[in-house]
Amino acid sequence: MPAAAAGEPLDETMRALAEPRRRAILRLVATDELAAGEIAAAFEVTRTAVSQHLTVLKNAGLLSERREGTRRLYRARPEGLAELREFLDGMWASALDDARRLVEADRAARAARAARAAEDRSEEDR
Amino acid sequence: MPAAAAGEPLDETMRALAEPRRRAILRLVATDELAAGEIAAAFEVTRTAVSQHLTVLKNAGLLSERREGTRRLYRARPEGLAELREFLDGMWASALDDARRLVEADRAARAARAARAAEDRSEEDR
DNA sequence: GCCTTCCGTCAGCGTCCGCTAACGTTCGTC
DNA sequence: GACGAACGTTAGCGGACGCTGACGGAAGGC
Repeated sequence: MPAAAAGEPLDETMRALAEPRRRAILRLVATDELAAGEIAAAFEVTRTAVSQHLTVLKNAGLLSERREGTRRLYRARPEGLAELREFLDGMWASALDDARRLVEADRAARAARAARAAEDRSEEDR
Repeated sequence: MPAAAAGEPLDETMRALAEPRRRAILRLVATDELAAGEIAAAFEVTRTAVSQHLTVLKNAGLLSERREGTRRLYRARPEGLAELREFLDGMWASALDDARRLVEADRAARAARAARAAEDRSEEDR
C-alpha cells in the first residue's frame, strides 16, 4: 500500500457514499435511531455485510453509535456531509456564476429550512 | 455489458466522484477548458489512465467535450453535481422533517431553547 | 502520399471491495 | 455459572476497478 490510506477525510466520505447500499442505510437511519439487527432486516444481504457497511460509515463520520444493552443503535450524522458540501460549494463558486444564479432561487428556501433544522438536531449530540 | 451498468444516474455520479484523481481532474477543468493532453500532464499517471478517467466523468455527465482540430477540450459540467446536491438536500430535509414530527412533543421545548442559544452564538456562516 | 501529433480503445494484470460462512465477544437472564 | 441473544470480526472467494503497454484512428503540415 503506497501510504495513500486516509489522506483527506473527504476521501473516506466519498468512498463510503459511493456504495448504493450504504446510501440506503444512511437514509434509513436518517429519520430514526435503529439497531444493527433492524437495519440488517431491511435488506436482503447477510447481517455480516450490513455490519461491515456500518463500520465503514462510522469510520467516515457519517454515523453515530450508541449502546443499549446488547444492542447498538445507529443514527445518521449530518455533520459528516459538511465536507462534501464544502467541496461542492467550492467548485461551484470558482467554476460557475451562471448555473449558480439559476439554482440559487430554487434552493434558497429549502436550504434555509434545512440549515435551521440542522442546528436543532446537532444540538442533541453535544 | 450485462445491462446492470447505470441504474440510477446518481449512482454513476457518486462512483465517478469516489475516485480522488477524478475529483482532481474535475477541479482542474472547473476554471478553464483544458485539452486531454494538458490534463494528463498535470498528473504522474499514464495518459491512458487519464483518458479513461475522462470517459468515466463524461459518462456521469460531469464533463462536457468539445473538439478543436485533433484536440479535445474538456470542461466541468455543474449540472451533474446538481443531482448530488439534490440528494444531500433531500436527505437532510426529509430526515429532519420526519425526526421532528416523531419526537416533536417530547423534546420540542428543550430543543428549541438549546437551538435558539446555538443560533445566537454561531449566527450565519452559510 | 507520408509523417507527426493528439487522442481513444483493447487486453492483461495486480489490487481493492463487497459478500458469505464460521467463530469470538459482550450483555442480560435463569 | 450456564445459556441464549445481539453484534462484531476474520478468512476466503468472485467480481469490479485502476493502471500500463500496444494498437488504431482522425486531423494537420510537408
